[in-house]
Amino acid sequence: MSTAAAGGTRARLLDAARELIEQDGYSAASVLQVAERAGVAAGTLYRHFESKEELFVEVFRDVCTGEERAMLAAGDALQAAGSRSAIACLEEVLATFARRALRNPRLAWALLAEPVDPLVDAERLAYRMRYTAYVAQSLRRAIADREIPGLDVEFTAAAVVGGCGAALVGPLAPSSGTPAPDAVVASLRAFVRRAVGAGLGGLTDAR
Amino acid sequence: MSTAAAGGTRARLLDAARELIEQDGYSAASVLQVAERAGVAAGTLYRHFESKEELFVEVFRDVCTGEERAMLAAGDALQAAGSRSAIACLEEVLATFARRALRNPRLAWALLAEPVDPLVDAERLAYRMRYTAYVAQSLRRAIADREIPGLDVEFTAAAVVGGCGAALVGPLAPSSGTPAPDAVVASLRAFVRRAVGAGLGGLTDAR
DNA sequence: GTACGCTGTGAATCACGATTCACACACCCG
DNA sequence: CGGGTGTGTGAATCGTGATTCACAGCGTAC
Repeated sequence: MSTAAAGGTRARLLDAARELIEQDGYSAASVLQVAERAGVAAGTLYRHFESKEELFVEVFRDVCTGEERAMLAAGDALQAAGSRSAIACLEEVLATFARRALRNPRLAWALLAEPVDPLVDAERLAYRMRYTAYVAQSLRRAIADREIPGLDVEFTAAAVVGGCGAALVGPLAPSSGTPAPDAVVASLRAFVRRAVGAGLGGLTDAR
Repeated sequence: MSTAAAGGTRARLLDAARELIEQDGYSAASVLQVAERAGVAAGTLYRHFESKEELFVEVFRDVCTGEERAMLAAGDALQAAGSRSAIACLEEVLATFARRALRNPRLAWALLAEPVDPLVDAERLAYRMRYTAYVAQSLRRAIADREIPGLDVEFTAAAVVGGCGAALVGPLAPSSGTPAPDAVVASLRAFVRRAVGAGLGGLTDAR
């Protein structure tokens, strides 16, 4: 398994798949299209992946992992900058999520809401659960620190994640006319604060 | 077009389609299955509907219209009972949405999140937009009445609708062990209040 | 009674994209 | 140099459901 030569084509296929999704969504990313864009024949794809689904599972995994890293990094950066507030941190993480989603709407839509094949859907669900778990953890910390009142952590986490996703792809699906990313991010921050029950006092530590 | 005789079979097909969705979701509702359950041959379906998609568009429309009616009725009832609070009203509407979704999880999942064919998806989107518009309207009223602070109405409406949907189908998809409908509804009410910025004071009028 | 139109039938057909496979080509190893 | 292995090709094949259509049955109009 000489990962050198094989890796080249493999990587090219992964890139082609991601690019197709970014441009026209999952539905436009057929095996033929991916192969063509990668500059190989359809059969070649099957030298490197068990099936179309496996290829896209890997694409999703890669992209979601990257997003996760970026989000967590934003949270950590804020913490490193001296913030002790779990909610401020969470807000920063979700704002990062939003900024990145707004920068790549089509990809965000594919990642969050577009119909995809079962295995890929499972991968998406797994990541959504990770995000939700992270939010839940933040909420628990915030409650312990008396930043926010007690609440149903699991429900709220799911609702916040779902709400942010829906509010971001909503403005995307109808492809409304460039609703000013900064304004959207600001609205999302405000929504998150309210949804988790953070009074204005919560800001003190954050900014 | 003798709607009498034709209506019988037509209605039977619509019922069969809905029942199949309720039992096993949209993916299990093939033309053959629907026809069999309705007690007719596959070809008969095409005597009454242009295509599979048209059939299911009608199913979705019927069900969603029914849900909408039930929700609005709950809101109106509260208002008729003397409540003057737009938020209490909205809360009641969404709680009704939740109660009904929890009673018929599979259907709710199909309506909210399951992959469906494009035309059906468009119908789903249209209804989601109606619900969102209703929420937005309620928020505007509440803001005008000083029930809640000013906020990005469009964003918040989308986020609340999306959040409620996600939090409800989340507990359903993995078919978690009966998480006590009443508790879920209570959590949802609390979430909605917080998300729209309704302080505890908002309750005064409601209950 | 017969012509006509509406329903119903279900096996055959079609569409469409994923998947396979017999056939190269290139490179390395002995 | 003769195998052997990894990689690439792309036309043919497959699978899955939706859709069609030639052939009834049946009621109504005339």
